[in-house]
Amino acid sequence: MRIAEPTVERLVQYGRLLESLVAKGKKVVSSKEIGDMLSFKASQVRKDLSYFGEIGKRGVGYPVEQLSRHIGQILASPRQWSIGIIGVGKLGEALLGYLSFHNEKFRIEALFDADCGKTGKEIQGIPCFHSDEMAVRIREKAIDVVILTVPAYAAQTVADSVLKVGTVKGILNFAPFALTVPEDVFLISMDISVELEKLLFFLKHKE
Amino acid sequence: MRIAEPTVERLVQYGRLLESLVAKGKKVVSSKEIGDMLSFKASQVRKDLSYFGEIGKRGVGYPVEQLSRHIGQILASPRQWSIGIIGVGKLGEALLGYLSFHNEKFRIEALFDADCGKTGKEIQGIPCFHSDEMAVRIREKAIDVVILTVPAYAAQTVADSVLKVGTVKGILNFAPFALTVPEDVFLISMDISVELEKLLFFLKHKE
DNA sequence: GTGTGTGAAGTGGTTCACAGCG
DNA sequence: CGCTGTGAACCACTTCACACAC
Repeated sequence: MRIAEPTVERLVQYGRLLESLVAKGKKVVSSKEIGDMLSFKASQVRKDLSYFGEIGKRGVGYPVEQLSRHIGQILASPRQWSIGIIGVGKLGEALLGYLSFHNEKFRIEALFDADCGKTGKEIQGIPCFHSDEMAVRIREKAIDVVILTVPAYAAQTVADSVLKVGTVKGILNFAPFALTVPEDVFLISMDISVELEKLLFFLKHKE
Repeated sequence: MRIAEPTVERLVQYGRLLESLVAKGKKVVSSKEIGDMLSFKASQVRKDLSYFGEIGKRGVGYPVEQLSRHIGQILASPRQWSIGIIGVGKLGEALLGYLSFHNEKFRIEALFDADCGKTGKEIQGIPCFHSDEMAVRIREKAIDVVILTVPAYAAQTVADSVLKVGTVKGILNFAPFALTVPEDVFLISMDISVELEKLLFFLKHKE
């Protein structure tokens, strides 16, 4: 069955919330409670959860632990994904710190930078290679996903050469540039300046 | 006229693209060219641009410089917004570096952190205050927007106390937590772990 | 002929409303 | 009686298709 992007986004949040409810020892939760905590409509929550079978008990709610396990399975990976971060500026390092905790779903396998001052050593335990070695190392480490934290002017060139290797199937792009990628590559762009401009635009229109 | 969020998002990108086309000296551009460069359909581009009056010339395309100015006006701010960053970890500092360039639309006015090792001095030229002073300083500097880069467990508490001051009308949240805010506050959440999980989910479903 | 502007049609996602089950 | 599960109605955004201007 096909499952829509907004649904997956919410599913990840349900998963996170349910884990915290398990930790708190809550036994049962209703769609309304979940909705209130995550700012979704109760009907939305029910629809989302019903896509994956009937877990709730009518007149009662959803058993917290069982639902948490269930969502965990839906989001589970078939194997541990291999991730590379390209661009070890402040943002790249921040993301590395943020993602380097132990996680069964993925592992940061390599860092890349064009600055020789950063290459050749390990940063937070992850080897940092020079961009010249990118193709070789990406193939060697079978990188599945790259996180792009390079300047805007370099983003498209870097993306193109990364994708030429053929192992990379997804890109998380932080560069403020609208990348063009083949349609079989999954691209998510997180553009801070676009989001900020959006926010300022709506602020203006409310004043 | 009410203008939808996805439209604003594209508008910001048109603006950025048009600026680069002006710099390149391009005189005229068609909706198809814009669409190809940003991965939108040409019809989408035309519809978006037509919301704000007829700028294009039929049979020719859009005059680059004029369109760029026009979009600049649509996105222009009535005044310079005042922004605070709460949480001066790696991510907070990365964002500061990223946004501290001169910009007429906004200015980073204050940083806040709970760690006394960071407070009391200036970081990249911006004063860093202790969280205890938050309410006072936010009011004093008339902060319009806060960027939240605090740990998940602190996010809701911090957001609540920030909003109590009354000057803040928008939040850009980077904490991996689903914030609850009054509906007159504009909230944009950029949750890296959610985006990464989404990407991994769709990767799994393609394999 | 070429490319815009736009009403109409289409698509995808959300919300409603209620049947159905515990 | 309460809360889930779900088809139907609704809504928002996108795409089409074509008249119109250059």
